[in-house]
Amino acid sequence: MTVTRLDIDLDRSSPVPLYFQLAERIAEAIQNGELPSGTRLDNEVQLADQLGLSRPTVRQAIQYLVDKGLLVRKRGVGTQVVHGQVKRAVELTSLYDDLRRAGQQPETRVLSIDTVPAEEDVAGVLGVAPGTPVLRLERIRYASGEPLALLQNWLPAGVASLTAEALQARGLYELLRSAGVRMRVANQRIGARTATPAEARLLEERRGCPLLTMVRTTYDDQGRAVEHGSHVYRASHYALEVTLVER
Amino acid sequence: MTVTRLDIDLDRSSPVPLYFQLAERIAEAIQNGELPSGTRLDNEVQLADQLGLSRPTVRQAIQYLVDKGLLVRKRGVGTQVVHGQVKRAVELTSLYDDLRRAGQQPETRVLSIDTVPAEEDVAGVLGVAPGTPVLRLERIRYASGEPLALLQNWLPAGVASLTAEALQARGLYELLRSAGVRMRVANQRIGARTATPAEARLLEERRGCPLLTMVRTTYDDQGRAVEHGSHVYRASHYALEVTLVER
DNA sequence: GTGAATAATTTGTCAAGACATACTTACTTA
DNA sequence: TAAGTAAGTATGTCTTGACAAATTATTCAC
Repeated sequence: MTVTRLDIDLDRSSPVPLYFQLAERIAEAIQNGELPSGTRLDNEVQLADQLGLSRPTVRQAIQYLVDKGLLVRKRGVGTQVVHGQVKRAVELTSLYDDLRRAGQQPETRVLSIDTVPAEEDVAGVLGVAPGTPVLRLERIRYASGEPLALLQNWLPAGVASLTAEALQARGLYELLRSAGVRMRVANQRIGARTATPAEARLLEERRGCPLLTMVRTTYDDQGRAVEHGSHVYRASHYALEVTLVER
Repeated sequence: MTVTRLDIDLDRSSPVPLYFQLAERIAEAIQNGELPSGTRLDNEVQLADQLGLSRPTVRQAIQYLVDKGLLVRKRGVGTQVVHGQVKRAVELTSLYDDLRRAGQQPETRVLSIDTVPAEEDVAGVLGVAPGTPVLRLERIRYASGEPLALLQNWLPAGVASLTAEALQARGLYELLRSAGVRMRVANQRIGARTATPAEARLLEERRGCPLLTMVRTTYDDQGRAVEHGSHVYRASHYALEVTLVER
C-alpha cells in the first residue's frame, strides 16, 4: 500500500473555506490520476501538520469526499481512494440540466402555458384547495433535433413568473432558482407504460411504444410544494443514469 | 416562529456516540409531532448548554439530520424543521429490502444458479476477462403472490457462496452483506421497454407489455465490482419511489 | 416617516488538545 | 510452527475557545 505525497497550495486570503479548497484539490488529484484508485492518503495528523491546518479541518475535507464516494476511511488503517466508479451523483436537477451536462443540445417547445383551476390530484400534491388557480406548463423537450420527452408541470400561483421565451431558453429548475426559489426535497416516482396515440404522435414513435415515466413533486426549504411534474420519455432514446453511494 | 423546548436524555455510558443519540432523539421528535414542521430549534449555543454537550457535538447531530433532509439551517437565523415530505431516501438496497419495507411479502423463485463463462459485456462491467467463470442467478420475484420482476445477476467467482435456498429466504444484498461484502457504490440505469414473449409469460402479462428496466453494477469499498444485475419489472405493478434531497 | 448605519443574533469556519476504539503488526510462549 | 498477547497505528468522538459571515432588529440622522 503506497502513500503518495501531494502538492497542495491553500489560499488563506480566499473567501473559499480551507476545508473546501483541500477537498477540491484532492478530488482534482483523484480525477487526473495523481492519486490513483487504491492509493492511501497520509494520515490525518500528518496531513494537518504538512498543510498547517487543524485536524478537524482536514477531517471535514475528507468527510466531504467520503460523502461523495471518492474516499473511504477505516479506523486503525487510514484513508484510501475508492475506485473511480462514481459516474453521476443523485441530485435535484431538471432534464434540461441533465441533457446539457451530457453534451446534448436541449431544445424546448412550449405547447401551452396557462393558469388553470387545480384538479383534485394536483391540488392535493401542491397543498392548495381544488379549483385554486395554478400555472400549468406543457412542453416538448428535444435533443439533437429529435423529440425526447413530453413535460407537464404545475406550479402554485406566484412562485415565479414564467414566459414561453424563458422556458425555451433555460430549464425550469434554473428559472426557479433564478427567481429565488430554494428547492430542497423532491419526491419522485419512476415507472413505465405504453404511449397513448397522441403521445406517440408528438414523440414521433409508433402507437403503444414504451415510455419511461416520472412524476415528481418538489418542495422548497420551508417545505412548501413549488412544482409538480408529470413527464414521459421515449424509452428508445432516454434512460436515467445515477450513482448511489452508501454513506 | 415558535421555539419548542425538547426533553432529551443522553446516555453517556452507552457506546452509541452522543451526537448520534441526539440526532435520533430529534428525528423521533420530528416523527411523532413534538417538533412540527416549521418549528425552530433553540440555537446551537443554547442547545449545547442545556444538554451539557460541546457545540461541535451538537452541530454534528444537526448536520446529520440536515443531510437527511429533516432540518434546514440558515446563518444568522437558526435551525428549523423542514416539512415532513421526505418519504424514501436514496439508498443502496435491493428489491427484496424495498418490498419488505413496504410491507409486501416478497417471495423468490430461483430459476437457475450456475457458473458460466462471462460474456464480453458482463466481463467488461465486472472487470474480468471474457470467458472467466462467473456466477449467474436467474430469479422471479413475487409480491402478494403475483410475479413482479425477473432478476438476472452476475457475480465474480468467490464473492460469496450462494444457494438457491438462501436466495429464496433473503435478498441478494442481505446475503452479500452477511458474507462480509461491503457494498459502497452502485451505478444504475433505469429505462423502459416492451416485454419479450418469454418475459410476458413468466410475468403473467400480455405480450409487448411495458417493463420498467434497471441495470445496476455494484462496487465494494475497494472499488471492485461485486455484482451486476439486469432486472425487469411489471410496470403495471411496480414503480420506483425515491426522495431526492439537495445538500 | 424613511433610509442608512449600527448592533444583536446565529450559524460557519477554524484551532488545539485529549481520550476511545478498531485494525494491523510484532513479539512471546507453548 | 501456531496461537495468543502486547504494542503500534490511525480514525472516531468529544471538549474548549475564538473569530468570520449572513441575517435580522434597532437606532440614528435627515
